[in-house]
Amino acid sequence: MAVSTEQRVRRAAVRLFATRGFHGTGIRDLASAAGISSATLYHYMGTKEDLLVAIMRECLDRLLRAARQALDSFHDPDDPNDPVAALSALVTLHVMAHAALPEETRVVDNEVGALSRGARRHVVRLRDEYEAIWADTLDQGVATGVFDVPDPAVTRLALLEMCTGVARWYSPRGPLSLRDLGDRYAQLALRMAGAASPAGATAAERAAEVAAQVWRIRP
Amino acid sequence: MAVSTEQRVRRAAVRLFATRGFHGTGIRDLASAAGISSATLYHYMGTKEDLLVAIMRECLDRLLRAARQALDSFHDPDDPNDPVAALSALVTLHVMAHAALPEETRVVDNEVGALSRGARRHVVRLRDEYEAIWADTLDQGVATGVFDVPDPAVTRLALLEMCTGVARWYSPRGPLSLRDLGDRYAQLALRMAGAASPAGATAAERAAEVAAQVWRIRP
Amino acid sequence: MAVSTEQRVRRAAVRLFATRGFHGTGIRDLASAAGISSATLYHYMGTKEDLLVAIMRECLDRLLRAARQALDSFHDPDDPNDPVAALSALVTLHVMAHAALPEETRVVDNEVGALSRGARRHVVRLRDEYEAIWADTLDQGVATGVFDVPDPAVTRLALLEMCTGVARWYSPRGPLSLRDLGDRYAQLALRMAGAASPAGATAAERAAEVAAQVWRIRP
Amino acid sequence: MAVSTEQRVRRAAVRLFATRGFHGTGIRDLASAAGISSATLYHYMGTKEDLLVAIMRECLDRLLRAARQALDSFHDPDDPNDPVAALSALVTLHVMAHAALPEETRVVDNEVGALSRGARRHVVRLRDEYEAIWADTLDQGVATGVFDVPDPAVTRLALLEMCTGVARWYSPRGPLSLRDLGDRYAQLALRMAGAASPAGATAAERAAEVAAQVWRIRP
DNA sequence: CATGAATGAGTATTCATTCAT
DNA sequence: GATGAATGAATACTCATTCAT
Repeated sequence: MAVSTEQRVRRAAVRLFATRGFHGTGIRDLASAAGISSATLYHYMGTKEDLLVAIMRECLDRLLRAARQALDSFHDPDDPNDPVAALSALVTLHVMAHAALPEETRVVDNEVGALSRGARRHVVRLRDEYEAIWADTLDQGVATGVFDVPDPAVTRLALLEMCTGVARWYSPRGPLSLRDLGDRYAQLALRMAGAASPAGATAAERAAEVAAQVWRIRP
Repeated sequence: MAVSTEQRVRRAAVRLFATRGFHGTGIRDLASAAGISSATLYHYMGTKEDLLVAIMRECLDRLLRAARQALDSFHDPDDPNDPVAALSALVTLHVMAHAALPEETRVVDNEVGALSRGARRHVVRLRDEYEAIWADTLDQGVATGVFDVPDPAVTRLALLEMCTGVARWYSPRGPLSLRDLGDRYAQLALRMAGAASPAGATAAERAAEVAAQVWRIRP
Repeated sequence: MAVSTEQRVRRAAVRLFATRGFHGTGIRDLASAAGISSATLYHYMGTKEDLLVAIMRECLDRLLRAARQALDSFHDPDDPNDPVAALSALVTLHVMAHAALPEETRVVDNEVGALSRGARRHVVRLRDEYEAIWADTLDQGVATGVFDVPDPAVTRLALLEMCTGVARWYSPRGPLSLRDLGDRYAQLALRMAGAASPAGATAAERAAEVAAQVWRIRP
Repeated sequence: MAVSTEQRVRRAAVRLFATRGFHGTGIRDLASAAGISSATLYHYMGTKEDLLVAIMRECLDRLLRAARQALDSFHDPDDPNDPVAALSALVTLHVMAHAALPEETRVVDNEVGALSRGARRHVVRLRDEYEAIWADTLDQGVATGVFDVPDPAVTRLALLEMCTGVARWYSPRGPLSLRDLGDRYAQLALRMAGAASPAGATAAERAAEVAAQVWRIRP
């Protein structure tokens, strides 16, 4: 199956931005990694920053879409255990995405500071939207009493950083599959939230399905 | 109390490397932030990379020293609860350091990839030494049965990423003091470790004392 | 009435070369101003310089042709007042052309330096031929005593620069018609030449007719 | 007498901008013409445009200063012949400056279009101030009846273009000295203005003195 | 007839670093 | 100590031009 030049550029950019950083990656590095000349590069992108923005937006868009899609599938107002399942799903999704696409997600996490003001605003807004979903889920669990969390804000940030960190160390060559990893992290997250009952397997399964669909991850 | 030019250079470097990244910071940016000319800068440092290495080494040295010092003070082979106290101390120390010196620690976390091979080896070795302390502590707790951890490696990494992440969001202008933050995180960590009994206040207090001594943090 | 692509290219080039200069105009600017792609552009021209040369040659050719045609119509060896009519016609023609086609003429005046040696020689020869007509006219007037000119060379250059300058400021939206402008300048020129008798209206009228024919100017 | 590097840069820029145009002059051309590397160039200037602006401003500032200084010296409200002397002085000054510094003045005349909007506004304002002096002088002559000018605006523009054009052809190696040239042009200008009486030698002499002072022209 | 894709050479500007003073 | 001057190599990006389709 042939890979278009545009895709090769995108992939080279993701890899290099993730490993060397945006400012550490030269236009020539990008071009030679994509197998074209640096002049040709400009047929497939605007500026170097445009390329960065496109990578970030797609990554965040997918994360948002996945989170919304996953939570939609749990919507059952009569079930007070909902937040447990929702948190499990969010964690599973986030962790699987960060383990399966560590380069994209590291770019999003590390290079926001390299953006110009306008682009930064846009990216930060997307990120805030995403984090609001986590905050809502935590708040709902606290409100219904299924979570025991003294400081929801701190817990939310701790959870997010913990899960995001996966992109910094997970290796598909290690002993853990993406599903294993998701399960481990879901358990850790529920402990942090002080949830008495562990989530059923359903939540994680559905989350994995969403992940498979959004990122084409093989489960 | 006057600040030496060398200190001004160091501080400027920490600030700029943390906010713009190593590759995003020019030698002239450093010089003007330190209030000197770019030529004068070279009286106070070797290369730009030497400056980065020095910042990273000092930061990691301090973290190591603090961790060892804190654990030494708990050494009581007859007390099987030791690991609870030890983990509390490690988390408290790590979190306080990352909250109090977010720029230094972010440089250590984000700019390892900017180092040349030789320097990277050295820095990574220091980091591994430090993480080994966490691993030992977790293993000991599992061995003595005070921790309930299905996968110590994953838990260690989750813990470290969670605590390190503090440097990315904590603000001293927020509602939480360093001690508050340390306590919140120690509690989260013990939950993650499945520790039945919470740590006594003693561990955190001693950790805070060590932190105050090593980083001159006002508690 | 449809405009051919070739004409659109030519007009875009004239406009852009006049406003941004030859070196300030990119091939892509030309293409997009002509509504085609930069590759298609090369179906309608040789190199960028060829385009410039063609513009200049046509402009100078027309000017030469107009001047000769106008002077031919006055040829009356018995009339010592001829030079007055001839100068009036030359000035009228030159001024009308530069006012009606300021972009073409500005390109000719400003971009000679952008030509390569071979092309420059050709263009300069045309220009010299044209200026020789003015020189001859002045000399004849001096010889026959109808002009009072202490330094014919200086006067010729002053006249030419004065008339050429029209292309830098005349606007068809202003109060002056092309004929008005020609009359004003013819009068100034005769004053400069120290001509006692003003030219009759005939000279200007015939010049305007030639202009109308050569450049399709509406009088 | 040594020439500073800054002066060498300025002179190289004037020469190259005048002969090849702003867009036709590369930074490397400038550097090698100044005898330094292209990186060193940036010790002595901001951007390439800054250099252009500086050249234009100085040239226009000098022209304005000279014109004001020259007119001040004639101020005699009882003498209705004033405008004749004033116009003679303006023309002499303008012509001498354009003949003695043809490169500077051609840059001013030809490269306004290469300026960015902000800089252009500034330069155009200076030029307008200067031209207003000519307009005032003409108007005054018309009002007092010493000039016979049917259309002062056209005459002003014709005069200015005629005098400015000197920079396009005058050569110091030719037969005319700067003073000769000024005299010829002053006479042409007075004819164009329909002034009955020629200016006394005083006006030109004073103008030449001002020119000598402002531009260090040897008379 | 038209163009997307391609590129080597070039653009202006900045880089980290050195060194004479 | 401190710095202005200097630079080769790099930066991101554009150039005019070609050619297969």
